[in-house]
Order: sequence, then structure tokens, then C-alpha cells
Amino acid sequence: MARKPAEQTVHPDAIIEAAAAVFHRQGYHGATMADIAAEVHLTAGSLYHHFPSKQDILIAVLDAGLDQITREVAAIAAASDDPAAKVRQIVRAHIRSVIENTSIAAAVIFESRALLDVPDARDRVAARRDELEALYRGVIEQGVAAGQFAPLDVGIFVKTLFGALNWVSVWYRQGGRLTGEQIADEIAGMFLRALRYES
Amino acid sequence: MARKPAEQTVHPDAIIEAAAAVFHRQGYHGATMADIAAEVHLTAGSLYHHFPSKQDILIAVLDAGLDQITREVAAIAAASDDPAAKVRQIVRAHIRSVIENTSIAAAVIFESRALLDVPDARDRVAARRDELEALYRGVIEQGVAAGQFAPLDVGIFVKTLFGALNWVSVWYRQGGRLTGEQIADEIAGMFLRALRYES
DNA sequence: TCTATAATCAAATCAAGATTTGATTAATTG
DNA sequence: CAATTAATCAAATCTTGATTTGATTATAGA
Repeated sequence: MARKPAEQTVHPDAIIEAAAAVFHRQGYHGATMADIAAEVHLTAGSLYHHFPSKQDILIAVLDAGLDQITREVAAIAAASDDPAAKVRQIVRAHIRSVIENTSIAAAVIFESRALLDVPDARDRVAARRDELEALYRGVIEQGVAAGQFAPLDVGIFVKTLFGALNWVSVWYRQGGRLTGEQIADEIAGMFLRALRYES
Repeated sequence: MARKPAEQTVHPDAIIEAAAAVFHRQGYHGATMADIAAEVHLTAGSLYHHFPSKQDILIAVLDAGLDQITREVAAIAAASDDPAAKVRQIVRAHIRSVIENTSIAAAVIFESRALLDVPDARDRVAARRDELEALYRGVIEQGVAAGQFAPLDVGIFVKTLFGALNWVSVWYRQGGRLTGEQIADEIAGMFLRALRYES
């Protein structure tokens, strides 16, 4: 049984990347199948051999983004380092993920709402986001319980951290004044100071 | 010369509010003129007596949002309080603005990109956002110069603060565990701790 | 009361864009 | 090499939705 003609095969991941880039530029609704197809040198119709619909492409993009970051953060959260070290590592990982993969990260932030009318997908993405948030929450709670962080409202802290980190995908520009590493350190420092006891 | 038949007049502000609400629910591209019109008991066509196009409605929404918050923040920034007090007030004002006017605030954050292909409007909105950011920057710089805040990267700090505050519009729910006031105080406290010198 | 005009509506226009359809091409495997 | 099927394309469908058009209604002022 014959299969993939090697020359003309486009890997699904390439389509996901391409779609994320177009979504980033034009938003989900503003992106046409033709735009996405052009990015990988296909025509609109050809995309339907790879994904059943535009919506499914979006879902794949969001899953890719959530996969990537959740994997990294979970590893850090599960380690045995002390909470402050974990916070620093998590912030680094999150920012690295956001700037190495800006389009996909931005999609998770900005385009999830396009699934509002697809209950299954909407709920699944929301659940995955909550999971991720729970990982962060766990680390902070651990530090507070150990008396290493000041007692504070962990829920608010985590949302605030999340907002700040996600926002990086909005303003970060390749080749700007600071490297991703420097940005991550600066932000990690800020949040760690916020976690200290008042002197 | 005859004018407005009182009974059937819809104030432009009502349309702006309505549009913001629909944008919040469905996104700019996902919102139809009929959706917006229904919100104020009109038909799609009637909206064109109030605004020349859907795009102009979005622009009006964004301007309304920026007007509101800029006015408040500018007043605080210009006052003679000490920088720490100003930061607290600004955070309070920003969050109040975001939660009292969630839809319009969310539009500024999520829908500005829909103007990417309208250079004039795009640039004007971007400029207004930069202005707002500059107000924040000024206050932080003032505190750093006075030796009241630790020397830190003001640019990164402001972006981080912005991200955190704007994100509130994503997760805030009327009638949640905390009031807006409490949320604002918690977040202000976090950022003020981040501004202290390491002990 | 009469007239001009704002506000509105229902229905028509018109274009864009997601998806479908019916070939065509090319590589894999027997 | 022959058969099968993945991958592709160009062109056709079909729907949705922004905008336009041509009445209609109601009120402010003369």
C-alpha cells in the first residue's frame, strides 16, 4: 500500500506553526484558510487533508502551546528544590517558552475565546489552563507553608504572575534591549521580592 | 427644523457599551452588526445612522476605554503625593476601571489588533497606550530617583505591572471571593514589596 | 396644522471566505 | 511495473455578514 509522497508532504506541526503565526498577525477570525495555506505553500483546500476544519487547527495550536509549557512547569514543580528556586525556574521556563514560541503562546492567550461556541474544546482548554495554574499555586503554597514566603493571597498572586508572564508575549521583540534571559531574571526577581516578608 | 424624536433615540454611548459587551463575548470579528444592534434594540442597518462602519464603532470603544483610564491615572501622576502612595492609587484606579468597565477594558486589550490594517487608527491607539505607560514610568522613575524604590529596570517593571493589571479583566468575576477593592489592595501590596530594597 | 429631518426598518446587494468536489500527481509496496 | 492511496490543486458551493437602498415614522419647530 502506497503512502506519503515524500516531496510534497507537509508535517502537521508545520501547519500548526504556520497557523499560529497567521493567528498572531491577524487573529483567528481575521486569518483565512488561504493565508494559513500560503504560509506552507499549499492552497486552502489542501489543508483539509490534514485537518478537518479551521477550528480543529486552532485547537491543535492551543494544545501544542499548553503541552509545551505544562510539561516544563510540571517537571520543575515536581522537583525537590526549595520553593524560591522553583519560582525562579518557573518564571524562566514560562518566559523562555513565550519568547521562543511567541505565536503559539499568544494564541493560547488571545484566541482561546474563539472556541466559546465549542463547549468540549472550550472546557478542555480551560481545564488545562487551570491545571497549569494549579502547578503554580502548589509551589507558592509550599513556600508559604514552609514559612519561606510571606502569607499572602495565593490565588491573587498566581493570577498576577500569570498576567505578567503572558503579557510578555505582547511586548517582547526579538533583538530588543534585553535578552529573554535578562527579562526573565528581572521579572523573577520582582516576584520573589513580592513574596518576602515585610522587613 | 425638526430634530431628534425623543422616544426612539439611542445615545452613541449606549452603542459603544453594547458593542463592547458583544466584543467581549464574541470578539470583534465574531461580533456581527446585528448582534450589536440587538443589544440596543435596533436592526443592523440602523447602526449606520450612528457610526459609519463597524470599524468606527471599535475605534470609539477603544477611545472610550483609553479616555477613562488615562484621565484618572494622569490626575494621580500629576499630584504631589509620594511615589509609593501614587503607585497604590494608580493600581487601585486601574483595577477599578477594569472591573467597573470590564468589556471596554477587555476591548482595549484584546481587540486593538483588529485595527492592524487601519494605520491611522492603529497608530493613534498605540500612541495613546504608550502615553499611559509613560505616566506609570514617570511615577516609578520618580520613586527610584528619590531613593525610595530600589533601582530596577523601570521599563520591565511597568510592563509587568501592566500585564498583571490588564489580566484582571480576564479573570475577574462579579461577586467572586474578593471585592475589587480587596484585589486592588492585594496587588498593590505585591508590587510595592517588589519595589523595596532587598533587606 | 404642516414641513423638514432624524431615526428607524425590511429587504436587497455584494463580497469574502470556509468547505466541498472532481480531477491529477507521485511515491510506496507488492 | 502496476495498483493503491496520500497529497495536492483549481474551481464550484454556499453561507454569513457588512453595507446600501428606499420606504416609513415621529417629532420639533414654523
